[in-house]
Amino acid sequence: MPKGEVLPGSRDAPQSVEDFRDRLHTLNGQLPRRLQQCADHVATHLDRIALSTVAQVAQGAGVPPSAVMRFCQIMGFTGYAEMQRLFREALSRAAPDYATRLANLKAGGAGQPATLVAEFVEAGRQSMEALARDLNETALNQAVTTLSQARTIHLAGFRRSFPVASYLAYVFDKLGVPAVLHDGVAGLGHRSTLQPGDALLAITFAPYSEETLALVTQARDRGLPVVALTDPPASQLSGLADTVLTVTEIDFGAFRSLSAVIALALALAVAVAARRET
Amino acid sequence: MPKGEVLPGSRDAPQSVEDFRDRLHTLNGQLPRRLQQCADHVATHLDRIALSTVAQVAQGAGVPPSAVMRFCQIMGFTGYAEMQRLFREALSRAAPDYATRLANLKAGGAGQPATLVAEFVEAGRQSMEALARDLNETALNQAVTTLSQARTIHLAGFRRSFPVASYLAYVFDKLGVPAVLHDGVAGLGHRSTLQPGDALLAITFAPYSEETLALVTQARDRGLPVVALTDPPASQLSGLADTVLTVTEIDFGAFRSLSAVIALALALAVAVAARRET
DNA sequence: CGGACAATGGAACGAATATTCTATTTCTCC
DNA sequence: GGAGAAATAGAATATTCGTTCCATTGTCCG
Repeated sequence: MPKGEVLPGSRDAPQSVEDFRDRLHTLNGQLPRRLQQCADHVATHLDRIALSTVAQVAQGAGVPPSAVMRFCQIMGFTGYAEMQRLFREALSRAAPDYATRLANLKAGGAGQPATLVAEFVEAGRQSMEALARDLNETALNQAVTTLSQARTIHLAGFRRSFPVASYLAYVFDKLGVPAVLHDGVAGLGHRSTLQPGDALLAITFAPYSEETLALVTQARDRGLPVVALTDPPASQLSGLADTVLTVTEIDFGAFRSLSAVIALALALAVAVAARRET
Repeated sequence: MPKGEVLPGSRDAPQSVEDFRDRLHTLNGQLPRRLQQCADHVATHLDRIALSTVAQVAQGAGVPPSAVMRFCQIMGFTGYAEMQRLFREALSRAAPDYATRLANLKAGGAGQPATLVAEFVEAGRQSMEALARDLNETALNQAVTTLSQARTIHLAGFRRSFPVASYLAYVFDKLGVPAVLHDGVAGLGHRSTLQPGDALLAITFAPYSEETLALVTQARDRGLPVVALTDPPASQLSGLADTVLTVTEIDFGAFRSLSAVIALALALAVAVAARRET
């Protein structure tokens, strides 16, 4: 080893995945070529470490195995085994016996209520993961900016989207953000309340309801900004809305949960409220 | 190998975790002592196989390693390695790079919209897992029975629970199940519609809203069965409702998502509709 | 241009772990 | 109760994989 230098894997190994990420970030940019390749590959495939061999990681990063070993030592571990242990522990803590329990529920037989719960839980979980994976941060930030500048936020959502709209109305009310829920109780409702300085938040999924499209068009005609919360093939809306946030909701059978949409809507509401206060 | 017998790990290895469970179920009861011990242990700790060594599984089951090997062959695999591969693949498919993405989002900094999404997604996922883990199957089955026998289902849910109630109204409508949403639009609403043969499904969380409690009391006075969908410390309701379904919703900061409640509600609705049709 | 040092790749080594083999015990059926 | 077969445990073996070492290449500075 080098003469007076700090020897690589001495005592400062990351104790958690968080630590690991921090260290990775610190080292970024000041590493030799092969080590940097390792860092890049590991950063984008953190989850694979727990289950991969040195050879597999090396191949993924396009480097020889020995380079991966040096990378582990730079990161503060004595070797690959110690690094892997960190990720394995994180992985087993993440899924204690949830998977087993789900399988047990599902094993009850098709049509059993408990089996249905398991299926919907699974679909919901997948939707959440898809949301985290595919989130368009740019669009989200833009939506927050638009809505936080609005005098009043108009909420449009009917049929399947109505629960989301009504939940947003509740949350905005709690947070002291002026919002109007267009529920269509008495026919075509509050259209005349769309005033300059307001913004419209439309929640809608294919097939898009006429009421929502009508509101969107009207808001557009009056020059109000429109934020749409919708599903990916947002063809019709992409031309009408200023900002489009898409959510992929996995469905089980003919039924779709709302887990991901609600999570996104809630985050949006809180972010808007926070932005307005500053 | 044996003379004319079917050699153990020939061709019929389970191709999925589902297959594996089926096989385990088939074999149950007709195995020699040590193999049965392996089967029992594996069945209750399915998730550990992906990350454990033969020796660890053996210790967990209280058998020598060679017994585990024989178990693997009985299950149709050539050995432990092949069996482990099945579970590792399942595990890595379950969490592609979701964890990485989440961490990236969170790293954006507190208050950032994307960070909020990550937090709510995480809270939602935990809620889902809690639901799967703690689900009371007996209560669920009882709720399905009660509701499926009702002439009309009355839905009560206000404030934070209103989105759930309105979603249920939408789903029941889609499924052709007679249901009335008590939305309180015009004051105290449809109380008089509580008729003999009906049932009440109340969705409510602490602090319980007066409207919901009033409806529950009224339904009880008229002798109608009441199903409550609520959070664990359901002290007030446990005396009033016939069936209590509890859901633990993890909250982030002062905010609670509805992911788990909606998943449970949806499953309940579908199960009720299925039961009615048979 | 050349010396020194860091970085690299591949091969050799060693530890951990799956797998097989066989002597012994246990069970079963006549 | 005994003969045969099945099951079992522990040791021996094979394999996989992490780790180390060293010769070679590349890079920076005098």
